[in-house]
Amino acid sequence: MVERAGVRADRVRLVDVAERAGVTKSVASRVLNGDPTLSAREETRQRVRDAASALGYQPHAGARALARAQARAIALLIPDLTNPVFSRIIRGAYQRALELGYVVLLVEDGPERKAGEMLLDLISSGRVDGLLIASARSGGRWLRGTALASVPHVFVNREVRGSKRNVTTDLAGGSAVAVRHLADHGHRHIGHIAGPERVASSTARQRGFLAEAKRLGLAAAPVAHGTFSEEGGAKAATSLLGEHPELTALYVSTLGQAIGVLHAARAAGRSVPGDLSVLTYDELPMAAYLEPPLTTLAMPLQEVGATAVDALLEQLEGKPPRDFRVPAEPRVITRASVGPPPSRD
Amino acid sequence: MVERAGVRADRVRLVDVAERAGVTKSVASRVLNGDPTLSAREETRQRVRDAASALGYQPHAGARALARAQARAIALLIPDLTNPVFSRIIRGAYQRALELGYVVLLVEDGPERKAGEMLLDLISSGRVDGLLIASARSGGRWLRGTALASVPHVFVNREVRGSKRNVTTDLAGGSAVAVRHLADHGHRHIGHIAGPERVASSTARQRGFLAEAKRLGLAAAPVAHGTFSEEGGAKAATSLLGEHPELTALYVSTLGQAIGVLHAARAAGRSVPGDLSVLTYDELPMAAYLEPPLTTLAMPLQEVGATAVDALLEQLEGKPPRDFRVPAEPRVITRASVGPPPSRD
DNA sequence: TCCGGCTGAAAAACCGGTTTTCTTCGGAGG
DNA sequence: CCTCCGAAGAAAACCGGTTTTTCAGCCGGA
Repeated sequence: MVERAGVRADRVRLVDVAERAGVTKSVASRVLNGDPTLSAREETRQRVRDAASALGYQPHAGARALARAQARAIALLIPDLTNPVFSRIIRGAYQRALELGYVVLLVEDGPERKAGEMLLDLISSGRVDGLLIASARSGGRWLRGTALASVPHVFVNREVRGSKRNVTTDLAGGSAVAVRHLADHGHRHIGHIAGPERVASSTARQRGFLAEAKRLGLAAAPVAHGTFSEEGGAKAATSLLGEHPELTALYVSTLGQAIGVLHAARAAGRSVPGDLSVLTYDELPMAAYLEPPLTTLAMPLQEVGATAVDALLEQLEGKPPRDFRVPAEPRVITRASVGPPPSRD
Repeated sequence: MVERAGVRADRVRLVDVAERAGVTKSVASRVLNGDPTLSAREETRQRVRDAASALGYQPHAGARALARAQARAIALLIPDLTNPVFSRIIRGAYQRALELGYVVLLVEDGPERKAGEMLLDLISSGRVDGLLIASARSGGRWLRGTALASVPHVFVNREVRGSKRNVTTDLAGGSAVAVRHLADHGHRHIGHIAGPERVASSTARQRGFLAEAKRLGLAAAPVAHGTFSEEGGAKAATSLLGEHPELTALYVSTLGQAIGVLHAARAAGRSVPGDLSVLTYDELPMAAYLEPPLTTLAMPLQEVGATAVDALLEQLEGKPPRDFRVPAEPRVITRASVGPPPSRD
C-alpha cells in the first residue's frame, strides 16, 4: 500500500490535548473556545490550556469548517493585480481579516469571464463564507442573476445602486478638492481624464468634478474617458488636449492614467507644469520619482479594504447589509506637477 | 435560540445526490471520484452523475480536507504586493493552481515579521498543503529552524543553496544578455544597480553581470546595492554615478529601481540616453510611457509562478524535491533609453 | 445439493472537531 | 435518612465527506 503524503502522522489533535489534560475532548474543546455553558473547575481549565500550548495545538481548519458550518475565510475579487491601487485595498482587507481570524482568498478578474463562476464555486464548496467584490468588470453578468442573492457580499470601492452593500470613499468630494486645488492656482480651464464610461467610480469622480467646476463658475469642463491604464490615460489626454487646446490643467483619475497623460503631454509638446498642470488621484511612492514628480490626491484605500471586511462580517453575523462610507478627508500631496497657468501672451 | 448564519439549509450534500440516484453515499462518492475499485453498472454510474449535475452538487471543501487529509490549497509568500513583478508571478501561480484544482492563499511579508508564523499556522491548521516562498525577507529566520523541515515547500525566483527546492530563471544569463546589448551599442563603462546584498536574486544577477563584463574585457564594472524600490534605485544610482562619473550605461535590476535611476540621472544633470544609457529588468506596459521609454529585459515571470506550483505539487505527490529552472531566453525590448555612448571630446 | 467466487451495492468506520445530552457525585434541605 | 439539585465532566451525536468492510444474490462447478 502506498504511503500517503499526508502529514496526518504528526498532527496534534484535540484528543491529544484532552488526553494530556486528563479530560475528554468535549471539555477540551469547550474550554479552548470559552464556552460559557461549560462548568469546570479553574484548575481543570488551566490544565487544558497548558496542554494545548505545550503541544502547540492548532485546530484543523477543515474539521472546524465542517462542524461550525463556516470556513472563516472570505474571497476578494479584484480586476487587476498589477494595479497598485488594489494592492492597498488588498492589504487593508488582509490585515483586518487577519486580526479577526479570517483568511482571504484573492481572485483576479481575468478577461476569461470565469471569475464569477469561481466565486460561486468557492461559496458553494464552503471554502469561503462571503465575497468582497472590488471589480466592476464581471459584476454585471451574474450580479443580477439569482446567484448572488443569498450570498453575503459587499461591493468595494464601487457603488451598486440600492444594493445596500457598498463600501466607498467620497470620490466626488475628492474631485471637488482636486478642482479647488487647481483653481486656487489660478486655473480656469480644467479638464478631467475619467475612467471607462458606465463604471461607478468613474461617474462618481466625474460628477464631483463637474459639480465643483460649475460651483466655481469655471469655463466648460470637458471630460475624456479611458481605461485605467497608462495607455488609456495617454489616449484620453491626447484627444482631450486636441479638442480643447485651451486647457491649462488636467485632473486625472488614477496614477497609471497620469503616467500616460505625462507621456501624451510630452508628445504634444506641452511641458508640465509650465504649459499644463496635472493632478491625479492615488498617492504612491512612485509618484515622487516621475518626471515631473506628480502632485496627487491621497485616499485611504487601505482603510477601504479594512472597512469592507468589517461590512462583510456584519452580514455574516446576520445583520442586514448596509452601506459604509469610509471617512475620506482627501489630502493633496503637493509635488511639482501643478503650477500656475501659463501667462497669456 | 439564535438562528445560525450558516447556509447549511440549502447546501446540496452527497447524501442528497445519492438519494436521488437511489444509491448510498459511498457509491455516489466513488462514482464521482472515479474510484477504480468500485464495481457498479454503467447505468448506475450514469444515474449518479446525472443526479449530481442536476442538483449542482459541489463537495464541501472542509469535509474533503478532513477525510482526505489534504486541503488542496497552497500558500504563496511574497514580499510586496505593490511590486508588479510579483503580480506576474502570482498570476502564473494562480492560474496553474486553478487548472489543477488548487486554491492559493496569498501572504504578504510585512515588516512585522509575522509572515513566517502565519505560514506555519496555515500549515498546522491544515489550511494549506504546502508553501511557495517568493520572499527573501523572512526566509532566514525560520528557514533554518526545524519548522520548515517536514513541510512541502519551494523557493520561487530565489535560490537557497542545497535546498533542492529552487524554481528560478537564468538571472545570470539575463545579465549577460543585458551587458552584451549595452556593449553592442559601444559602451565600455557599464555599471550595475543591484538589489540588496545577500539576497540570492541580487547576487545571481551581479554574478552574471561581472562575468560577462570580464569576458568582454570591459573596464571596471562597478556595482551599487539598493532596495527593490524607486528610492533604492535612486540612491544607488546617485552614489554609483558620483563615484564613477565615467560610466556611460547602467544595467538595473528592477523597473521600480529604474524609475529611481531615471530620477537620479535627471538630478545629476545626465540626459538619458544622451549621456547615460539605461537598461532594466522587468518588462511591463508602464515602461513604454516613462521618460524616456525604457529598454527592458523581459523574463517569463508568469511561467515561474506556474512552474513553482508544479514543483510543489510534485512534492505533495511524495516525490523528492528537485530544482527547476524555467527556460528563460531573455529578450531585450528595445525602446529609447539605450543609445550609443556620448562621443568623447 | 452444496460450496466458492464473483458482481453490485449497502453498511460502517473514520477524519477532527463542536454541541447536545447523560451520568456521577457530593452536599443541602426536608 | 432519603431526596433532590447543581456542579463537573463523560458520552454520544453530528458536520459531510472518503474508504474499508460486509453482505446479498447469482452463477458455475463438484
